[in-house]
Amino acid sequence: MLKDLDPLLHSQLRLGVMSILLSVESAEFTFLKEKTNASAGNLSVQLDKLSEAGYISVEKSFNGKKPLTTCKITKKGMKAFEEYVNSLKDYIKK
Amino acid sequence: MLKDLDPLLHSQLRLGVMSILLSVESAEFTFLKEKTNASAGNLSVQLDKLSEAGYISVEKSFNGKKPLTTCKITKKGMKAFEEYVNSLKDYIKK
DNA sequence: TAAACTGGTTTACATTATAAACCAAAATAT
DNA sequence: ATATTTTGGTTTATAATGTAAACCAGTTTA
Repeated sequence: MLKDLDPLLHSQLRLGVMSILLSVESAEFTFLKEKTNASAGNLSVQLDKLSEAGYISVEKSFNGKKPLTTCKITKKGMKAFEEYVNSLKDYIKK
Repeated sequence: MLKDLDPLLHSQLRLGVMSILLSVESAEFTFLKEKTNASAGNLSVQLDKLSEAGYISVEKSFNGKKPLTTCKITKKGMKAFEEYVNSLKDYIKK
């Protein structure tokens, strides 16, 4: 029987963000925006959701005088991602 | 840059249906319902969408006197599935 | 000092998913 | 015979989700 796919990760933008965060130490809002090609509004909303789920941590600081939002994946996020990929494999293996 | 994921396939239920249809000659509505654990209503709607996209063909006939809905994946559906999997790999590879 | 840009957030709307209600015919129970 | 339930779905209403547009505070540029 096919396993359920974590609905928080089964979203193109959120999955993209998680995928990027897995490959870097941390990423700034603008970097994620550029890489994912998302609008700022959409990215902001989806980062909140990932953050509330505890899949990423979001730190707000300042770069000189400009606001700076920095994101990192958490242990919980990594685990959820791995589980998602595992479940997904049942769907996409030929 | 991450590729877009075909929104028609990026849905748990529709992806599940396609996955199943890839592994069988054809499948009846009730079989798909059982395998995917979906409600009949939801399955009906999603089969329509896949059918309208030309990803599956749906044939309505009778099994004796009972209605019988039989689904098959199409060439177009197979190709779309392959492309989806390819795009997805960029997201889920470590 | 006004205009435009940066780095976002909030809010309203469109799309999507899902469940509940429904339907026709058939099988079963009364 | 005739209710009652079951089968095999479809239609419709609502809930959840995604996304874009509007907005905001502060900064730089003209």
